[in-house]
Amino acid sequence: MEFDTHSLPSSSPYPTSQTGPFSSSPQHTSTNGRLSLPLSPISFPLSPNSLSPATAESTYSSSPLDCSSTQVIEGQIISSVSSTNISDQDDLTCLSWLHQRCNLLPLQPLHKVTPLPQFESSVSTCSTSSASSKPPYSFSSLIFMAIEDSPGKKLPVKDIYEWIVKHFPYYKTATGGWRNSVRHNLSLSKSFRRIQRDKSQSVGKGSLWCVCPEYRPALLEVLRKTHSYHSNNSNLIKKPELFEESSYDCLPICDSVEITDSLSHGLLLSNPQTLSSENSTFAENQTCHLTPDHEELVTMEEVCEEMEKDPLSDSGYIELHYYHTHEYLVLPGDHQLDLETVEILQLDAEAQEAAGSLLDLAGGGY
DNA sequence: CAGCTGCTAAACAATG
DNA sequence: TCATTGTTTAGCAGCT
Repeated sequence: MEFDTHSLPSSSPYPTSQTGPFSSSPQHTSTNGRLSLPLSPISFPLSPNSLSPATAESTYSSSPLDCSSTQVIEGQIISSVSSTNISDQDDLTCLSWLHQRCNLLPLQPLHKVTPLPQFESSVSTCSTSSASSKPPYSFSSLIFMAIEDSPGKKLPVKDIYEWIVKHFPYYKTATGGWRNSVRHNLSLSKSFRRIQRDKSQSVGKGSLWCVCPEYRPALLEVLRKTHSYHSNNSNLIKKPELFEESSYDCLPICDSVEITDSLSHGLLLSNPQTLSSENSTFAENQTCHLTPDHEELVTMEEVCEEMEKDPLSDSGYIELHYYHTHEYLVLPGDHQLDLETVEILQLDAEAQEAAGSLLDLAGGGY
């Protein structure tokens, strides 16, 4: 089923000609079976103490080519673009713990990453810290992060509240108006879609909310911009409690990765097989129905279809060739590395370290 | 200044 | 009945 934005509720009081991030269309294009996605510079700070010494060493080991050295860390192949942004270690606003967990940011795990116990503990640890100032993130971003951080990529309103309170204790003591704002955002923003719960498993009232795949890149962009602004104005805006230094040691792996237009290659590579299997599992576990009173309500199957049609819509930073029998990662200079090789490399600890040089070789000249 | 975005408050209906 | 959820409207501030 084609995702039709025109089928979205048209009752929004906002003009339909919005030009903001939540009304923009996905910016990827497809030509000749090739998915071309926009590239923009992003840097993510690295948590030094979140890496094992060996991993950290490999991460920081400089490539002879001083570019796109690729690392395999905790199930991810990551192309760290030299060590240019190690200075950003001090930036505690990184959201890489989210993409580590759920592909939120453009670092794609080759395999679904089991939530790290480290992360689990971080949540509770962080949530017990003292109240902080208001997070710089918009409600849309908060909702986005909450949903993306959920195992099924869908949450009821109540759980969204809980996630926000858990990660941004500011809202623990804030007046209840913010909950209204959350609901307001969910209803108003085209970025979020309501899904009816599986009646057989329904506990509690209300629907589940998910991120509309079409708007995911835009949401990511907003997060990226907020992150960027936040990084550059860390002296102006108090960092969210979650990222404060006191709780930094409980964060999961954070990697220093800079993504630039010229270094699209080799970034991290999303395994479509993984994606599709995730989606199928996702779909199998969801039985969603159209509600009689809300014809716009989508089914999870529809959402999954959209994601399958554009499995990389959430990566936004890689190119992938689809062939009948092979999928190739597009590396610099039209070099290709098939995913099977990547997977083998991933499974082999030693080969993982070698993967960096392999990709470096494949991306030679950069 | 206009337009847009985001936040907040409020009213109201539907639902469990 | 009540609390929660979802929708809608309105106004305001900040930014471009």
